[in-house]
Amino acid sequence: MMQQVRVRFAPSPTGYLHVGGARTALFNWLWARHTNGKFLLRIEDTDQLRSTPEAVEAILVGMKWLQMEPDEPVLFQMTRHQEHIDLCYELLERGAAYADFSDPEIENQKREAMTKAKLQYKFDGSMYRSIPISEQKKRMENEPGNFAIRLKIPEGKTQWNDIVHGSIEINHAELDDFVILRRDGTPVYNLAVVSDDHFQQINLVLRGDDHISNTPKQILIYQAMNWEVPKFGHLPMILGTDKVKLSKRHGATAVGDYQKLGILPEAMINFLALLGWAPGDDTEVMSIDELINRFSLERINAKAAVFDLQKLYWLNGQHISRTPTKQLIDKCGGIDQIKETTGTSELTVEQITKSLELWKTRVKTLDELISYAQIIWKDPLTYDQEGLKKQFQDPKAINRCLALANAFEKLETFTHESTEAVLRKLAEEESQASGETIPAGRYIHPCRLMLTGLTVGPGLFDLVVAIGKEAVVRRLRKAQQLT
RNA sequence: GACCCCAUCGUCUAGUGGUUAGGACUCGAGGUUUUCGACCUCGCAACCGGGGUUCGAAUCCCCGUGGGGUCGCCA
Repeated sequence: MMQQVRVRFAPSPTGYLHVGGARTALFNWLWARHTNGKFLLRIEDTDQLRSTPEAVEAILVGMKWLQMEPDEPVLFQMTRHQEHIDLCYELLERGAAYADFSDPEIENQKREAMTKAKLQYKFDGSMYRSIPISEQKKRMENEPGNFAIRLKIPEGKTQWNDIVHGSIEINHAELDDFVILRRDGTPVYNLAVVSDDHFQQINLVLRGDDHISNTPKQILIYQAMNWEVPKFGHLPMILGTDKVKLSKRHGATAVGDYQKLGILPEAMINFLALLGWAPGDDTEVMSIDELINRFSLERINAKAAVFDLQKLYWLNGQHISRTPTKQLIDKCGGIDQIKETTGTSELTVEQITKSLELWKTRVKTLDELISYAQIIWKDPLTYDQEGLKKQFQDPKAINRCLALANAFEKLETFTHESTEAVLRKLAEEESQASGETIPAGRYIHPCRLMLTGLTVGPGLFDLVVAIGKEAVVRRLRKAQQLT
């Protein structure tokens, strides 16, 4: 019987939920869901200076938007502050750590000097490492606040089988006896992480590549405590188009930005999942359930991936077309929200639904969907200049629009069929009267332009019905002003 | 600089010793005579370089090169 998977996402609340962080969270979440395990959220707020409640909120909101809710209460790292401190002393008690009374100022100077001289700085703890514990404790009592605690790095090397990279081996000669408890009595990140991961019984740590160098240090703490070492997997970075780690200057990096841009959470998830993972066949557009089903650790890529906005938009368009219109309305904030932002309080739910229905297969974002749907509800203020030139080059186009307006006005039943019949009849009559063939397009294109101001869009007769007789007639008659 | 990680079309990727190196985004060309940024069809475009191993290498090994990450009493 395999033990239940327990994974976590552990961001520090110092900004917004970054897409890189979201991707890390997603992989953990997908794996937990896939294996029926537990996904936990831990807020690493030990940096009191940089941590803010707003950032905590932003992370929570972002996670919720992406539907990645933790299975257990959120753990704030600071609440285990005392346990972290206790762990440092326990390590000291066990002889795995020692008190360092050296002057940090002097050590800093040494380091700076050596880096300047292009030499490798390493803390030399030889004068403290082997002092008997009882003596160390005596001196600690006598000189409170004058020591830090460092982990004693043993001889040898540390090796682990990384879930994504395979075997990684670090020689201990590369490590120095790192501080676990500062002189001000506060524990350091690498120690707190181990303490909390052990406390939360995390058995798989999936995190960013940038933590590879922390891993041997953390494993050494587990080993010193005789704790079971979790599995580790290090996810590659997400890069900007210039192949440099994605950052603010590449544009939107907070998941909230994409929400504002009209991206669907399921599209964002789908996109993020495809950044560093692929199902193995040619499937690309996947629902969340499908993703959960197919996700596997073995197929995670080791190579950093470039964040390609184009593909996100394409995927978003795919998801929008597949989402039932009713749900799309909810995603836009509901009917009332839509009415308010577009100033169309008089519309019925059916009218709104119908309009979105017509546009949803040809837009890339929710914002686009609303602004195109609006064209149905409101008379156009501007007209596509190129289109105007092309469609109204023939002066007869104006008359065609007016004739169409008159014919539509007389219709009792205003449907796709009836309007199409009327239009085609007009084209035919004109053909006979003039002796040349007038294709229906000569009516259709100018008509579309007058109705929507655009040269693109859904089929004309669907549009005509959605706009409604009265508005159609009114918009068509504006062709008079084109002369 | 040291250590670690990475390397297939511009981008996301499939490929685990024998493939015309496949798909997707983008881009281009056609088609759809009701348009289009939608849809359909087609097309452009890649194994970083050099050595091995092997009958045979994108795939395995080594060396380069390039990119990235980490070197804090930050997280």
